[in-house]
Amino acid sequence: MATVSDWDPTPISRQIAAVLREKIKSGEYGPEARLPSEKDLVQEYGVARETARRVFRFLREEGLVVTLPGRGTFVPPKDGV
Amino acid sequence: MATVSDWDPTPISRQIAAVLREKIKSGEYGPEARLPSEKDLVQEYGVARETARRVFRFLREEGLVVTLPGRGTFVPPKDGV
DNA sequence: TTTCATTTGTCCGTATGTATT
DNA sequence: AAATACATACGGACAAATGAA
Repeated sequence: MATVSDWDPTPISRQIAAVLREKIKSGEYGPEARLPSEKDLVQEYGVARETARRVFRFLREEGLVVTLPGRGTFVPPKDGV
Repeated sequence: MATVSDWDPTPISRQIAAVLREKIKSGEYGPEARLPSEKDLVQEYGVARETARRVFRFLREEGLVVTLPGRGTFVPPKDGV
């Protein structure tokens, strides 16, 4: 199971992305679910907002999530809705 | 054909504006026709009034429509009436 | 004239992501 | 990394304009 550790040389943003990736793939968020906001990640992991943004950027590039300005970041539905 | 999708990263207000823009340009509303009210858009698309107002603001900026307080938003006539 | 419904105008606050410095 | 401004979106409240009953 992916975890976040200060002693892991892996960039924190990658570590957090790994955690969310697992939650998404395990179905913990389900389709169309909204993920934590950038602010949530900032508070939960004690990172900068930049770092939180990078996390979502990674997941977006994998097609795992979709970010909607002014709304949040979501797990997209299977096909086109 | 322009459509509105929750999963399109394009702002909803822009998406709805695109739909109305097509209807106007295709002549579906004809000159001097009244477009749906802000309230209509709110109900039809399930958006906030803020969003509906933004839609018309975009179309006004393009000169495609004219908004009259207390009356509605209209497709302007060809020449000055 | 008065009343009422409809419609747009304006302001408030909150939340979220974007972009720049 | 932090601050700032900006764009988008939702919800509520009240005002003003219009037109019909």
